Amino acid sequence: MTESVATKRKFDSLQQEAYLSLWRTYDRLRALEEKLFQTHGLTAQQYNVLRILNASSESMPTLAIASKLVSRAPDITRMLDKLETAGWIDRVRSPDDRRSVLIEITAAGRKKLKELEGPLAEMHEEQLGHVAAKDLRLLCDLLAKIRSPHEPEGTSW
Amino acid sequence: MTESVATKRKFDSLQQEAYLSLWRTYDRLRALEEKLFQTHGLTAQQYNVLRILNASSESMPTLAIASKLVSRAPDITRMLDKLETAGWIDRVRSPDDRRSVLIEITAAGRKKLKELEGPLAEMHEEQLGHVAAKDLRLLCDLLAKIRSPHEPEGTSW
DNA sequence: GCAATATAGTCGTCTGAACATCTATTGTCC
DNA sequence: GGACAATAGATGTTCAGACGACTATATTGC
Repeated sequence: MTESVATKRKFDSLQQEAYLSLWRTYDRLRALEEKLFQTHGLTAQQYNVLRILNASSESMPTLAIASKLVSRAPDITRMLDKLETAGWIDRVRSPDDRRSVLIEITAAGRKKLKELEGPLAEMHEEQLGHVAAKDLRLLCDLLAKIRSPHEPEGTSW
Repeated sequence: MTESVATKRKFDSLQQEAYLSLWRTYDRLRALEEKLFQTHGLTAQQYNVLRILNASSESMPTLAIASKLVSRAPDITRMLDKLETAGWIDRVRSPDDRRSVLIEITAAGRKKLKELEGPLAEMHEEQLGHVAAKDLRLLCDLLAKIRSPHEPEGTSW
């Protein structure tokens, strides 16, 4: 009810409403995530780098990490600089291809991830605990359908 | 199928998958939006300011605009600076409350909005044209449910 | 009616995102 | 095998986002 009234008043089209709703919802949930990461001294993107490295059994070249990240990262180099300074990753020039730089997570990096596990689960509960699992599943499937034509070839998304 | 495999492999929980899917999808659609706005010399947030002012019949105080925006805007002042420089808005000190600054859209601002109408509709079609209306409706409702506990009191969202 | 407090907006400053350009190394193809 | 193109990443620069401190005005409570 209120929805459709609001729609008529505020949006030019259903597509616009969908996009702005997506943006708004992301923004609201992001605020919670950012607050958490801030207290632990890293950013969401930095956390995702560690998560990706941890999930991979081996070290990965710089740009391979960038392509797996949630959000584009043209400044991946400087992001890794910070992670390296914090001691959470190591950089090694690949012997096979001296252009590429292999990144691996350090013990300290794994420790940091471990430390974040609990708080992160709590934060996700705060973000989405009020939503039924079947709705979340539905949401994930809808979103996958929505973004599929916009994914680059051979992406892991 | 592939979904649930991916889930087991890549995410720690359904909630995390939902949040990261949301982020990823937003990021993909945003890239299209940004490209469009860039060619027209404004940002998505700036466009939304104009859209809000245009929808309102009267001028609005600065912070009222900020609270209606999709994404938080602590730097609303400087955003408005740019819109003013471009000639799309006017600022007037309120005679009733000299603390507040009333913003109104100019004729040039309305013209700019008009100019963007067509390209914007095309862009939304590219973003979401492949998704059925009922799925978009479903998405909007799901998203509203998801963000509702995270909205500030008395928000227009 | 005056001190204390709240509100509206501005400004300084720092960090992160975006983009173009640059260097080093590797691959290609004649 | 040497010129040329492609790839991996680093770097310079510019701009938006975030946060706190600050000024001006209004409201409240005594």
